[in-house]
Amino acid sequence: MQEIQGHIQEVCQRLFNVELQPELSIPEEQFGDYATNVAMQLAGKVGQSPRDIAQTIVSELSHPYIAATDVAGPGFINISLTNEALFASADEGLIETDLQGKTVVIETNNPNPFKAMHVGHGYNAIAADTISRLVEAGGATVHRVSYHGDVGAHVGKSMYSILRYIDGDIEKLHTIPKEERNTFMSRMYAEGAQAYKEDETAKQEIDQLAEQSFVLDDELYKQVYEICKSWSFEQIDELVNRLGNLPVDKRYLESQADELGVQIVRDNVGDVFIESDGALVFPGEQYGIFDNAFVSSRGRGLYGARDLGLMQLKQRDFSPDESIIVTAHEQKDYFRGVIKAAELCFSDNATRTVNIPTGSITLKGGKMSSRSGDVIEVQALFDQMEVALKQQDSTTSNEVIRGAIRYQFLKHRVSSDIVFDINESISTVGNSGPYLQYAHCRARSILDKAATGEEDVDLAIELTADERSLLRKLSQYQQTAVQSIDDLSPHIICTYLYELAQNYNRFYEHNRVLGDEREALRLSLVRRYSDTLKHGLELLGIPAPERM
RNA sequence: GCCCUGGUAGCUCAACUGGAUAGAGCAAGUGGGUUCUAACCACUAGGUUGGGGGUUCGAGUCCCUCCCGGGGUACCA
Repeated sequence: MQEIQGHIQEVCQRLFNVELQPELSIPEEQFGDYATNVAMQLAGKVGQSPRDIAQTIVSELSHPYIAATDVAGPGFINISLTNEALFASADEGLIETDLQGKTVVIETNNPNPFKAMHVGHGYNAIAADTISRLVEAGGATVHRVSYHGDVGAHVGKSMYSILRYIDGDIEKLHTIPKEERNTFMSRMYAEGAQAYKEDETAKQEIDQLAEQSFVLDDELYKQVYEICKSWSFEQIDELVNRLGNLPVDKRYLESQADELGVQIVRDNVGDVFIESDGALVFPGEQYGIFDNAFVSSRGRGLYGARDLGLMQLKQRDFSPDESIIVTAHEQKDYFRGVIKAAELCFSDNATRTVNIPTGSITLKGGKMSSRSGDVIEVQALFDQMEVALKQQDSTTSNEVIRGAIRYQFLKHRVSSDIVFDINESISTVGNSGPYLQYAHCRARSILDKAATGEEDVDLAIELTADERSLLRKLSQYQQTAVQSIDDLSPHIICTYLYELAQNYNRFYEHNRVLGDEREALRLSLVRRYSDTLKHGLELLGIPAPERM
């Protein structure tokens, strides 16, 4: 592709004495393998009609990879490649990206303990983990970390209900069976949140219990807190692992970042922060954002301070070139402020912090709100998926469940809001994870039955339309993956893999492989196909089982 | 009010960053079973890309202006 791009550039230069970067796009299959619009771009400068220019260019094009050319429509130049070129392109590995050699830290999950993990957290974890895989595939050294809010208001709400529930007897906690802990914690938080809203005396008590999460100076409080916190992390780890996320190198807690963050803010009062009503405030409005308190009037660190502390912890532990934080888009403006403040405070270190905002999730029937308890928990998603698979008499496997859920989230643009439909997310038909996994299995099955070893194929062989179409699609993988990595957009790979699998399934319906006189060639295509599909699925963290 | 976002088929989403006849899945309807896994395939139907202006060879995409959602707007994260 690059060769052809260069060739076109050189021809344009020679004919019209114009410097330009010819763009090669992939047109509909009927038009050819690549298309360029250089003739239309040149028309204004040269003063000829686009089609005439295109004709002139076409007559000068000559390259061993080009099998045919054609001028079409308003002046597109369509190019068809030789089979050798397609094969070569299909066999290419990933080319280097800008990420090569960089060190990148990325938060791949950050649900808070003392609350249940709902699909919003799940989406965030899946998106962030997949982005981390893309960054790694692009050549960076990646450190995955997590960050959790183990102090503050939400802890107070949960503790309020839990302390009432145990009523001074900590043994009551130990009688709760392991599998019920999640719903227990979830209920406790919901009750606390309710009380906070409706009952003024409860509100005051909760504020005080929240305060205690910072100091832990009450023995019973501390014991309960530690037990419930460890339960939460067991749950989080289990669910995140089940979603298919790669393990994190390090877990950070807000309680660790707090003190450090407050210190940073204090050290920069006057030049970066200002004091206002007793609080330490970042005057974001000066930078087109909004003013935000980083340290409260009571001297307690707020989330802004903690994020600054966290940045310094990451710097200390990994000295990354880049730090990526994936959050819901509600926090977009907030992070603009924190990042701006960090630039001003840490003028000497070179880490670039990037916030990638994800869209938010709404439920099909209405909004999702953790206050009203109107949420779908990740655990429930797994349970429903299992039921659905049993109902359709399918093999239930963690691999299929994981594939369905991950793909359902990843097929959308990261930034776009998602209307979450539980029935669609557990679907195994159409544009879904299981469709891709199944399309992989059908190919593997053929390869298993075939004689082992690489096929010896004459690349100059004439291809049928179906064979060529599949090969053409395969030849686009490498550039598609690079684009997905450059944009940190998993959905680009999803779309491609789905089209690839569709292409293969069509091929599969009409073309016998084993025992056919074209067996060697077709086997080599099937082999390339299944390897490509598997590679792509792995970039998404979706397993490619051999059988299902 | 101000700052971000978004509005594409009945529903959920794409559209290679300004290109050719706006594409998929689901839902609806019709076909396909002795053959390598039918979690599949083929076909039909479905659109004034929220409305209106503008920019140019060319607009879902860029600009202006209305209409309607969502989010943010210092001591929750």
